[in-house]
Amino acid sequence: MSEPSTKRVTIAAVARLAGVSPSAVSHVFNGRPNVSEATAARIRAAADELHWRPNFASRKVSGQGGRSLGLVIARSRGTFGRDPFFMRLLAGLTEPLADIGWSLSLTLVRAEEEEQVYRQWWGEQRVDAFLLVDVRDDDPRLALVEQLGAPAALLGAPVPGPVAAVTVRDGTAFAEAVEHLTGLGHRSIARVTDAPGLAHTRARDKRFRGAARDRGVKAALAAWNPAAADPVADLLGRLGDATAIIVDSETIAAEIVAHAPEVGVRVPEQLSVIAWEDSWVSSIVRPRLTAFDAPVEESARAAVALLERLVRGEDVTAQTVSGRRLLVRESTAPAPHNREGSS
Amino acid sequence: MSEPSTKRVTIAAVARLAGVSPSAVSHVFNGRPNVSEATAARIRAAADELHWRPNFASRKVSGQGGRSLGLVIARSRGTFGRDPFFMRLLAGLTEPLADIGWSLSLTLVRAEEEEQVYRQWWGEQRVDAFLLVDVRDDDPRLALVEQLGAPAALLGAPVPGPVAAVTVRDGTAFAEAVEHLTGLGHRSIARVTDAPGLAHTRARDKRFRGAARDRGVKAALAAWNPAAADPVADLLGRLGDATAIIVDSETIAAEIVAHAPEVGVRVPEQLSVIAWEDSWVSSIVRPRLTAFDAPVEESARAAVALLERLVRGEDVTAQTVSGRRLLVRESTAPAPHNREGSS
DNA sequence: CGAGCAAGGTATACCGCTTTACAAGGAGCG
DNA sequence: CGCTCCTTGTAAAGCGGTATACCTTGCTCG
Repeated sequence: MSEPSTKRVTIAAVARLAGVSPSAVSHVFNGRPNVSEATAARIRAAADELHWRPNFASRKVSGQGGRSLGLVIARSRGTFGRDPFFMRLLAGLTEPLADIGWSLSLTLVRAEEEEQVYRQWWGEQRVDAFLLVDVRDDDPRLALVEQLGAPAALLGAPVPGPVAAVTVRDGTAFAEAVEHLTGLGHRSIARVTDAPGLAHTRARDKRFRGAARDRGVKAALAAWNPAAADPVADLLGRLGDATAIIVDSETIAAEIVAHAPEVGVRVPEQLSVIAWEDSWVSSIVRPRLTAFDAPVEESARAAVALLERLVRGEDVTAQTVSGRRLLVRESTAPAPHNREGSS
Repeated sequence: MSEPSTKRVTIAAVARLAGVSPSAVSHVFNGRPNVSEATAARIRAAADELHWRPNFASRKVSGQGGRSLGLVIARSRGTFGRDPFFMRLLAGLTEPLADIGWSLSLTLVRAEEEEQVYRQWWGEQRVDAFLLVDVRDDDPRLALVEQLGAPAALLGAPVPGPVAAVTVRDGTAFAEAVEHLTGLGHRSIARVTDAPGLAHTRARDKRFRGAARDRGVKAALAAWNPAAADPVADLLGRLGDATAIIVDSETIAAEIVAHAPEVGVRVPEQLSVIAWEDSWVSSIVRPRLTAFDAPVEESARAAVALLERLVRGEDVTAQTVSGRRLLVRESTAPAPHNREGSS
């Protein structure tokens, strides 16, 4: 038990067993042509028998092979742990990565260590590409990966610049949401934003205002303040005459519908709520959340494909994946008459 | 942009800039004594200037350094994605790993590929140790890591055998739960189990029965059947005269309290519910779940420490971390009189 | 029947770093 | 003043592969 175990089997052992040179083994395992089918079979048999596989690190050192993707998330344990989006992302990343034989290296960091970790991982060649999530306004990572020369793709934010992005086609999402709400009689709608620095915020603001203007309804913005004693009460108190809200974060939407009754607001009778993201959480709260289902798994797959091509040196342009769908559940309902026009 | 970027800087470049041999640089970066403080400083300065860091893969090839932990999860995207436990685990793993410079390699697999992935990762030396979660009865992975000679630790299941384990000290947890419930007047309690094959199930069954016997209350077992048309209704229909349940999975507990009213059972008035795990989900459903808070982050830290020692060749014994605490919230209440003794 | 050539393998030089063995220059000392 | 010993460094041999250049054969073909 205390023994670090049996000597590890190397390519030389396989070669010996198959009665060939190490080069031959290497050739077979790299799909090179200079080996007859007969000996190739013998070599494969030998490798199987010894349970041998080319050493990941060695291949990396000698050029070819053994890639891995770095995912560095700058969030506290708390906000990471309670965002189902990340679970979907991880789950979605894992399969396409396995398909192309890449590893996934994951870490959580504090914001101030973030750059440091990118530099370190890249410098050590611990990873061969980065996936950037939670992209902020003027995100320093964009310049950083550029400077490092590291292949990178960002997820979920159509930021101008040289870094390729995978974005969800959601041009009409706000229009759809606003239409759904106006159809229910709502005339004043607020958008609730979570983390104000995130890069997608401004674009969404614009789309939201546009959609509201098109439909001739009032649009407002309300920031979620997690520092408040009772964040839900705090937010609801700042809503003015809005009878419906569209919430950037599913988690926050869930907290709102769960907690609203306790501060005297009935959902959906008095307030309709739409969540911008969807997961099983939306179905577990009551009322169930009307939400936009984003194609996270598809995005993940697209991002992996994109990075794989980048690493191979191809030139790659941004990718778009199919849009968000509005799943109407129980948290949206006809606007209350008594609130309309009040305030 | 299409250029794979600037030539990568190697140890030789640093050596040249500092006017020393590559060996000297290596010595400095591995804390070896044979270099004077003056030249060491010069070398470090040169390395900084070139942003050089020892190549992760190369260090791995030449023995020393560059370790990584493999976490292979045999779950479908769905059941992985909706179990907050994994988020806590990942979040908890990340920090201690960073502290010792290890990478975390994560993947999800289908059960039938599981062994294959362990073999592959180990064979390729892609990882240097495994963390085993979701340990099942007669789990083949125990023998497998033994056969491979791979350092491994399992989490959350006190399985006899040579593989070291990190377990949560919860000897008294069931006693605590049962005491809480009997204090509320419950005389018949059921334990709801999720995945029947998991290794901890039997041990928990035993503890549960023991705790119930000690308090003189009736103990029953009920298996959750996700295949049923309405799993919650199905489960509640099979509860007999039990007025309280202890649910292995927090997710299932959440589904139960959310859905029970819709099938005519009021929680906690008619049925008290305790969840065996805790996360933010317990606070977002109504009624909020009375739950056991497990020290997931501490377990993760202990597991990392244990694996690190194993990899260094030390002999390591099982570790226990501080116990579960019962967090009493809203899903437990006095037993209903009308159900008592019925059935 | 000998030149020409493709097919099938091997020898060898790396990749970037670690590590052991060894060398050069002082310092300590009888 | 000659000799040992220590300090500070370097040369060189790996680690486990990959990749290129090169060397055999056995044939084809004019």
